[in-house]
Amino acid sequence: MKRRNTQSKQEILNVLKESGKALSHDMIQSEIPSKTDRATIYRVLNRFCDDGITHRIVGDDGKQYFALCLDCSQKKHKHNHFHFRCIECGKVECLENEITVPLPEGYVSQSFNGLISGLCKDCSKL
Amino acid sequence: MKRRNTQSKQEILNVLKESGKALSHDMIQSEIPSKTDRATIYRVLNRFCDDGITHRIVGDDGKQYFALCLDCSQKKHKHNHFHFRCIECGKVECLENEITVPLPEGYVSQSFNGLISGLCKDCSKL
DNA sequence: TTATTAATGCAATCAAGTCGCAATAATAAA
DNA sequence: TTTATTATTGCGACTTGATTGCATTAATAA
Repeated sequence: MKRRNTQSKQEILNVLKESGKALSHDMIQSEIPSKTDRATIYRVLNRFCDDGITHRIVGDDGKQYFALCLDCSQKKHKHNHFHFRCIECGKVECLENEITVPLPEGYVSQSFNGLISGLCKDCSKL
Repeated sequence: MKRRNTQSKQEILNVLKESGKALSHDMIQSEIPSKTDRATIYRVLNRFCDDGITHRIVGDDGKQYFALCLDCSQKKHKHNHFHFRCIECGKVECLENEITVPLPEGYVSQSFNGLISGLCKDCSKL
């Protein structure tokens, strides 16, 4: 099944690129120029994740956020970094440091989700 | 507003104690002896979190899990540990190690949510 | 034993996300 | 360039997790 180049796809990609942050579905919806259906946005984002273009972050608000994969080679994704979600402005960012968590004997890691929420640089000043 | 000692409260507390793990609302519902309304269970659990009796974990499945606070003093909660969710059996456990993540200048941490999912000891054998 | 009000049960509601299906449009083929 | 193929979209319906309003129940205080 070959992927096609559609307008929604391009627009969503642009928004993600320009923001440089992790965005939730509704943030994306409100920032893309053309009106696009909710379901479509979700489908595009899920395809991006399948294709290794974005990675998915589940916030402590229970919502999904999507961020571009930057330093990931196609084959081996490295996403063992924390994300920071600002409870004031809603911004979700990737933190630099890669983290390794020791797992007990016999445990097999499959996905990593590290999230800290609080106030970001801008919002903590107010 | 003073808390009262009710049956639901006791039963939910018991289930959490006996399991020693983090449980989701539906796991709790299926394990308590008396039939209790969904909403009640949520309310009890939320109260527990407010009172520092449990802490809340948001899984990468988007669901909330609740675990007893063990080593937390009333005033200062230490929850900077990871949780492990088994995608096979659904079990959510607290991992031992406390983690410290360096935050960039100006960022204020308020809550920590670290979750790794994969296969637990038992399920990785199969 | 009675009064007070926290907690419950029920139904309605909300929100995030998914799915089926017919219509649309991007690409391949003629 | 035109036609055929099928990935993608839009819409509505639906699922699931969680919350809320309100009348009723029951734990505690008086």
